[in-house]
Order: sequence, then structure tokens, then C-alpha cells
Amino acid sequence: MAENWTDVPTLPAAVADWIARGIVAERWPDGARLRETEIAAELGVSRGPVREALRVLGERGLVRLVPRVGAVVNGMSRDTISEVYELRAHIEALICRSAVPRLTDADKDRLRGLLDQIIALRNANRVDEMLTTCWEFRETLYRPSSNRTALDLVRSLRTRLHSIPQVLRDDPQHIALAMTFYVRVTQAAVDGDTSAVERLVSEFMIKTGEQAVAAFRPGTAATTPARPGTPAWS
Amino acid sequence: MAENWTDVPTLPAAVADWIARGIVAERWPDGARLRETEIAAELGVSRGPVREALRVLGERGLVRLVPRVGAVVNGMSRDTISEVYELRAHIEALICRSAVPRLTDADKDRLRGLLDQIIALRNANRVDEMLTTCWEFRETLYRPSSNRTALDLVRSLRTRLHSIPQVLRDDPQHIALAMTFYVRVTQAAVDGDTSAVERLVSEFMIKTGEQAVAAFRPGTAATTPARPGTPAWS
DNA sequence: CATCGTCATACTGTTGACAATGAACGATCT
DNA sequence: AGATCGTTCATTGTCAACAGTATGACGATG
Repeated sequence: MAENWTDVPTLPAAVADWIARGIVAERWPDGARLRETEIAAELGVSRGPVREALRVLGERGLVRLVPRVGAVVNGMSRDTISEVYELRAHIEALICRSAVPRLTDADKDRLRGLLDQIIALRNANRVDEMLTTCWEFRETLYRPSSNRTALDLVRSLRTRLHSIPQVLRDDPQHIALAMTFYVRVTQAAVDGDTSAVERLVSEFMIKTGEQAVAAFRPGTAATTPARPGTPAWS
Repeated sequence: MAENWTDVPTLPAAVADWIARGIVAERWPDGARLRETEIAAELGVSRGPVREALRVLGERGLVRLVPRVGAVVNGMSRDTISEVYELRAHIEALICRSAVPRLTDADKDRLRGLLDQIIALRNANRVDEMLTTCWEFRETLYRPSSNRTALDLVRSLRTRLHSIPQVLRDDPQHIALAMTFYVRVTQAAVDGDTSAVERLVSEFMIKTGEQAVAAFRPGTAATTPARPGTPAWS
């Protein structure tokens, strides 16, 4: 090893993350072969961790593993983006169905606080911190759900396209949509209005998907290097 | 290598399959540690493929990967079963929404033919072949869907609990439910009644989940060795 | 008798090397 | 000239070995 991977929990996970970032940043074009040797050399690790990372990414759908050939990039397309957001609309609404009735008063206070933070950070134009807070909000809202399987699934789906959010990051139209969403969903959650939360979440996901598809250029995706700490939308 | 893994495409996939079967067959209890060395020795392979297999199973949710400790079995519980079926109810209904309108006349003929086969095999008490045909029916119904991501997801979820279907295999109550479902869904699909198909699929999944939960004994799951060719319900 | 520290052991994390297979290229034949 | 075949190289598949860490037992100590 020769880089700064010392503080990361496990090496294969770090490698998987690195490759995933590269894919969503369009470092490799769609259909490109990911050669284990190259990646291993570039990261200063051996091929073992790289292979394991590729298996994980294959299972997650970011690459396609062809026997005796290796991993080829499963590029993002408008269809894929649309599909993933459609899925998330349904699954996250499902999560809310069991989560909202279980929200404690403390949870609700926390949601209100996070909303205030989001608004403040938005007004201060501190986008990155706002994104982090948004995700925290979402996690807080979903956490009480009884369906842990669904929660894991959403997290997995989210990693699958956290480049798209980068595109949306500076889209004022999306920010407006998001702000409205967070305000309304907080109100609905605090009121314990489960079906309203479901509807809001679903609609937000659908519309976000549409915006993402519209903003997507199949070859001019994220020019941002996507630094390790940079959070993502949605 | 010393066994009969010569016919399988790739070694890690075969190992993953072997371990998955072991887990669903309760070869290892919930929370048990899967030692790479043991498995490697038992299968006559090295630790490399075993590690890769465990990463895949970790991503799929069958095991939990603890850094510096290894893989521990993520046992099936009533909650998990219920969760997975609830998810499938929603996702498979979503698939139908885009699949049914795209069914060609050839597809519909094929569905009718498969239904006839299912009924015939059921009357002949050839359960295993019937299960295969049922899954073929489902695949045919879903295939036209535009949402490939969702299709992959369902396949992944399905592998996650293909022990449970074994429990349902000889449950006359479930067979009755299934027969009714396949008859009705065929009719609805042929008629192009999308919402009816959605509703039927969703209900079938929910009820199947309930039956699976009821039939589940957390420690006396599948006594069947689950041979490679054996298909599964749902 | 319970609890804590120490040590041996077993297991995982990672690496480099070897074997086998697929892809690319050039030579040869029609 | 075009197509086919054989050769060479690159890349994946697999393995055995080494290094580092958690685990469990054993004994010392309060």
C-alpha cells in the first residue's frame, strides 16, 4: 500500500468505493473493461482486494462480471436512472408506512431540528453540509421502520447512482423541489400522517428522477472529482 | 480442486451457491461464524474463491461481514421473511405495471400454455416440475418490463429465501392459493388488465409471506438437502 | 471465588507467483 | 485482397505463504 487507505475500515470496501466513484464520475466509459492489474497498481494494493471489490460491485449492479474476461462497466443510462428512482419511490414509501407510526416524540423533535438546520444551511449557501443534513433527516425518518431489509436495499440503491445527485447539486429547480419536500414531509411526519408522508416521499422521488434524467448527459456526467467526504443528494 | 465443480461456470459462484444452500438448509445456525479455512478445506479449494463468495453473500444479505472477524450467518427470522415478501409484493407489482402493457400475443400464448402445464403437472403430482414451470411463468410475465433493475432485484431477493419455499412446497393450502393465483393472473394478463395483475401479484406475495411465516420453525427449516436442480416456490 | 492480565492459537487480511484461458496480431493460403 | 489459422501476449483464475489481529484458555491477584 502506498496511499492513504490506512484509516479506512477494510481495504476491499475502500477499493469498491474508489471504483464506484470512478464509475459514477465517468472515469471509465460505459462498457469499458476494468483490469484488475491496472486498478491494483494505481491504488498500490494487490489484486486480491480488487477482485473482492469487483465482486461486490458486480452484485450491486455497477459492473457486469463476465467469466474469463473480467469486469465491464455497467454505465449509467437514462433508463437506469429512471428505474432506480422509480424503485426508490416505492420502497421508501413502503418504509415510511411502518416508520411514521413508530416515530417517537424525540424523533419528531430531531426531525424539526434537522429541518431548521437544512433551511439555515440552504440560506447560507453551504450546500455540502446541507446535503449531509438532508441525508441525516432521511435516515432519522426511516430508522424506526420495522423493515430492515428495505432499509439496506435503499442504501444499496442509493450508492448505485450517487453521481446523479451531483448533477442535481446545483440545480436550483431541484433545490426548490427539495426544500418544499422537506418542509411538507416534516409537517406530515410530526402530525403522524402516514399516508401523507408516503405520498410526499413517493412524489419527491419520482420528480427527482425526472430531474435527474433531464440533467443527465450520457458522457458528460459528473466532472466533479467527487471527493471522499462529499455527500450526495437524495 | 477435488470435487465435481468442473461443470459450473466459475468457482466463486459455485462456492457462493454452496454456502447459500448450507445457510438456508440450516447447516450452520444463526450467528455462526463461517471460517474461510473450513469451507475451503471442505470444498477442496483455496481461500481466495471462498472469500469472494462470502463478499457476494454479504452484499446479498445472507451473511454479515465483520471486519477482522469474518462472516457470520445472517439467519432467517420471521421478521426477515415477512420483510422480504412485503418488498417483493411491491416490487413485483411495480414490474407488472410496465410489463403487462408490453406483453405480445406470443407472450400471452406462452403464458396460457405454461398455465396448462402447471395445472397438468399439479394434477399429476409432479411437484418439482411444476415449480420450475411456475417460475418460468413468472419470468415470462415479468420479462417485458422496462425496469431491468427491478428484475435483478427480485431475483436477488428470491435467492435470499429459497429455503422457505421448500417449506411451502408440500403445503396444500399454499398450493391451492398458488393455483388460484396462476389461473386468475393468466386471465388478467391475457385481458391486458394491468391493475388486476398488479393486485393479484401483490396479494399473492403477501399471502405467501404469511403462509411462509406460519410454516417457519426457526431451527427446523429445510431438512431437504436442496439438490442443485430443485426449483423453489415463488 | 471472581476478575483481570498474559500468552498461545487460530483466523483473517494481504501479497506475490503460477497456471490457464481469451484476445489481438501477423502469417499463410485461396 | 480477403479470409482463415496459428502464435504470442495480456489478463483472469487459483493457490500457498506471510503478517497482523481477535479469541479463548490459563494462571495470577485482589
